Parts: sequence; structure tokens; C-alpha cells
Amino acid sequence: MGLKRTDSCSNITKEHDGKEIVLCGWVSRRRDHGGLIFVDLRDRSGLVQVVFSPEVNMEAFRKAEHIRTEFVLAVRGTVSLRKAETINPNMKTGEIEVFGVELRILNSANTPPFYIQDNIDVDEIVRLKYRYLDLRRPEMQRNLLLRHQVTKAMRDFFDGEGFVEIETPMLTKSTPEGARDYLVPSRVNPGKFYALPQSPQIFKQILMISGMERYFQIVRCFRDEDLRADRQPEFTQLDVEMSFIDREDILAMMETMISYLFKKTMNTEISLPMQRLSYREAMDRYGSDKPDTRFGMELIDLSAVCKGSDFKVFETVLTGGGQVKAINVKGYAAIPRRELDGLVNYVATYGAKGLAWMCYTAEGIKSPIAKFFSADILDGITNATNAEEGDLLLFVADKPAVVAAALGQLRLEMARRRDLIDPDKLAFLWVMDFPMFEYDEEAKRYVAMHHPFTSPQDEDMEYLETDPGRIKAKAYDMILNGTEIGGGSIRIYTRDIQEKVFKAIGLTSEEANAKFGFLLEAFEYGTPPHGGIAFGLDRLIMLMAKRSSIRDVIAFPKTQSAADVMSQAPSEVAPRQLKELHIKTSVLAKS
RNA sequence: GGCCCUGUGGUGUAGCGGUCUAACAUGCCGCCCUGUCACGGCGGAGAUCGUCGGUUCAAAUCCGAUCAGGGUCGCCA
Repeated sequence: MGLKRTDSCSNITKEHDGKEIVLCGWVSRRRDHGGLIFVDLRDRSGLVQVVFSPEVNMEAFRKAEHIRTEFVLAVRGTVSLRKAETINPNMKTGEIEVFGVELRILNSANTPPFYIQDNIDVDEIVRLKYRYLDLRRPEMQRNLLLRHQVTKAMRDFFDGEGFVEIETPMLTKSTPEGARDYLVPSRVNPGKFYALPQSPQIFKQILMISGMERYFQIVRCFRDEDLRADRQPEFTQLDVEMSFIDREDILAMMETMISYLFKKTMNTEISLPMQRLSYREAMDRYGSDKPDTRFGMELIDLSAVCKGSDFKVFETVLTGGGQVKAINVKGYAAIPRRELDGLVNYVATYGAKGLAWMCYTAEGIKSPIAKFFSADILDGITNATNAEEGDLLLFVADKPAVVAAALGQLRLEMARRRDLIDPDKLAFLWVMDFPMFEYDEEAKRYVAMHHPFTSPQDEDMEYLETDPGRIKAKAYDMILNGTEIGGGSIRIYTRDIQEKVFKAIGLTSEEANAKFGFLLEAFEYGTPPHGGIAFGLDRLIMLMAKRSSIRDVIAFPKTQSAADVMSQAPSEVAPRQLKELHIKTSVLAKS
């Protein structure tokens, strides 16, 4: 291209005054004053103003008249301090400018469909279709850069701690538990399929059996489930496994790792150790197994206090084994009636059949349900909730699971509406002591809450065959600001216990052998005690970058219908390809 | 699979039964302009209102279906 780049746009400083430099980049803006042309030249580093003047170089000036937005330029020019009255304090390079001596237009460009700048207000589908333009925007480049820095810091950290990064296969075996698999047909094995990994779980355990002792991997995983703002069908995990450790070892190691990342990439200190909550306590106090602890407004159990009232709704729930809980929305007794009605619909989403409320006003308690309660019960409610004049109490009565879901979500919603969440706060915590199994009503059997390779807690082993529902697991989740960013467990490492767990989730020994026989066999060849964890890299970066969607930290994400609007994946394939793969679809090809 | 929201020039919005042969901003094109930095001035082009169907004398506007996007419940060991 003739001109060799000597500097990056935003790295030009007053120190460069008088120097001749060569810059390459894109035209961010052009301001043509007729006899003088200003171009804001942009590269990955930022912007600098280039001036084309007939008095400096007529040929360059003539060429600059034809420049348009997003043209690609190479410019040779002289750095010059700006006169005081022309300094732009809003620009990093606002004190200097570059007088263009030679201009090469490396490429022209169509007018982009949206501005290449931060904080644009454009339909996301347009951004995704023109992702290459979207990724030119500084904030997107910053996100990708942060992502790079974080994974770099991860590798540095783990390397320093004696971990080895090892790749595991992408073409793996479909397993019965867990999410829906992405399947890949095998051409050389007609009628058989690989599955893309939901996680490298079994491989990393096998690596422990292999004696690798400390493994990590930054690895793509695939789950064919519906998408969300924080869920893509393909996503990246930081996967970790260690031998000869117990739970405390891995929690400590991961806390150190996370604080290293934040220090290294954002210069943020995280105070350790992180807070811990048992699953039970998290559910009781926050109605969630991933509580946002940046604010209070905890759930208060009023089941005992309300027992024996004349309020039939509560009584029916309580005698049926349900519970009555409330949150205190401080200082919001003046909530508009319309908003209250809306909240009823809000909690209905989570299965609550109703929402009761009490407003503590200067004239006393205003509430449609207060009349059903004796003065004693009302006092009990007031004391338990610390309700004061100006406060709003919101009640849900139902089965514990519904109360937790409805009131837990309502707590978050009210915090957002009352602006109680400090966006700069980083609230880390561990949630632990999860139940090993939960009962799946649909399948009419127990399923592993974490996964079936998780070890039950030692004191609960005896219930494996008698009462699986009461067993707690050696599992732990790391939560940041109400989002699960990582989860793991101490694993089973004996055939005996693994077989019992498979049995508890309804796998016959034939099925267990067909699906996991190699693992069971491997356990018999000297398996060290081991455990690990996996972090959702996309979510972690999303939170670090303060974005509300992981799509903003993934270079080429998919839409809610799992499509890539830029490349148009997925797409139909040639009949010949299907034939080679021994596949017939039941969908008629569109004409 | 359910629920909610959205779909009007390139982009973002307004219009929500007749005055819409669709408005505004920005962008785009042309001309002018030597100190701008969201440069400025003048002029111009550009959408039949996601698609299909229905109601009506009349539909961007109402109804239905459908497609696309977003959020969410289920789902995500």
C-alpha cells in the first residue's frame, strides 16, 4: 500500500510536535469548509484530527475532497500543536492535529446503515446484520478487548498455579442427562451421531484420573435450549478441575483467581473471602439460589405470625403446608393503585395466585386484608417486618417454591423501580450445600440438581438408597450481582457411589454402563479425589463490561431463534450432503 | 410450547379510521464555504407504512393470520 504506518491515531501527543508520521484508519467524520478539510481519522486506538489544506499540499487536498465516511486512508502528515482557540478538550488528541502531506485512499466505502459511534439507538437486528460495522464502534471494541485481557489474565493465573490447558473433543458422545444436545451425524458410521459438548465434564474428570492434577480450559460449549439475554446456544466456559483437594481448596483458589482478574483487567479490588450462603438460606432470605445482595429487602416469613387469622386465603395456604412471606418496600406506601394492580400480574408470571399489600400511612395501615387480622397479628407483622410509617408490605402466600419465585423476583423488580441497586457495586458470594437431587414431577423421578457426577456430602451418603431427596451435594455456585457466573462440585471418584447415584436418578445399570461405562471402569484404575468448577465467560465479561446482554461481549452472537443474521446460519444443505450423512428430513423443502 | 412488547424513507421517531399524493430529525446527493470538531448555509432525492387476508364508502391507522426481532415463563444436569 506504499505508506507504512508509524503510529496509532490516539497515541499522538504534544511530544510528537513537528514530527512526520504515517497513520492508517477509517474516516469517522469529514468536515469540508471549502478551502479547508478536516477529517477525524479513526483506528482501533481512537481518533485524531487530520487537516487537509491547499497551502500544505494541493494534491492531498484535492483527494480529500472525495473522501466519505468510512473510507480507508493512509495519511502521511506532520503533527502540529493546535492554537489555543482551536483546542478540543473533549478529545484525547484534542491539543494536536496532523497536517496531511500525502493521502492514499486505500478503499472507498458505502454509507454505513448506522453511525460508527457509541450509544447508538439502532435495532439490534441491523447491528447484527452488519456486525463488521457494529464491531467498529469503540464500545464494542472495548468489550472484545476486555474479553481478550480477561482470558489472557486467566491463562497467566492458572499457568502460575501449575494448571495445564488441555483441549477436549468437540465431537463427543450424547448423554441422557441435562440439556438438549446439538447432534452431528457421522458419515462413516451410518445412523450414528456425535454430540457437541454441553461441557467437558467427563473428559476433565478422566484427565484427573490420568494424573494431570490441575487442568483448565477456555472452551466452547453447546446447549440446544431456548435463548435469553444471558444465554446463547454456544457459549464459552472457563473449565477447571483439580485433584487432591477438598471444597475449601477450590473455593479459595477461585476467589483468588477472580480477584486477580478484576485487579489485572479493571484495577478493581475485591475483598476476600467472599460471603457464603447455604442454598436453604439463600432461598429463605432472597427467594433465589442466585441472590443479588447489593441491596436488602429480604423475604420475611410470616407464616407463624399470620397463623389463625380470619383471612381465608392465608389460612388455606398455611394449613395446606404452604407459607406466607412478605417484603418491605421501604418508603413506598404511596405506591399508585395502578402500579399495585400491575404487580399482581407481575407475580402471576411466577405462579402466584395473588398479591396482598399493606401501606403504613400516617392514618394507619391501609390494606384490603388488614380487617381480617387481629391487633395481635398486625403487631406481629409490623414487628417482624420492621414496618414504619411510609412503608409498603407485599405478601405472597403459596407453596414454598412459588413464594420464593414470585417474591424473589418481586424483590428484584421493586429494587429496580426504587433504584436501590448500586450499579458500581460488586456483590460476590458463594451459594453452597445444594440439594443433590430434585424431584422431577414430569419424569416422575429424581434428577441431579447439579449433575450426577457431583459427590453427595459425606454425612448424607447413607440416604442414597433410602431418601435421596434429603441429600445435600458438595456443590457450589459463585454469584455476582444476582447472576450465576460459575458452578462446580467435588466429584464422585468411586464406582460404588457413582453407581448408586445413577440408580437414584432412575438409570438402570445397563443404561449406566451403556452411557458411562468407560467412566465407571476408569474409576477402578486409581482415581484421585477431585473437584472443579466452570465459569460462564460470556456472563462474567458481560458483568465486567456492565452490559445487559451477552450479545454485546460475543463477536458474532445469535438471535433468539438461534440464527446468525449476518451469515444466515442455519441454512438448508444440498440433498447430496444429506445423502452422504444418511439423513432424511421430515420437513419438506420450501420451494 | 405459553405470555408480553416491537415492526412507517438508509437510521431513529411522529402519525393511530378520511385533510397521509405520509411529517420530523439525522444520514445521503449537489452547490457554496480556510478553523471546524454532532461545522455552517442553500437546494434536492429518498418510505405505499414487515407480509397476507378481512372489516369499512374509506386502513399506516381496526381485526385475524403469518414472518422477523426483543423480553420472559417453561426449558437451561
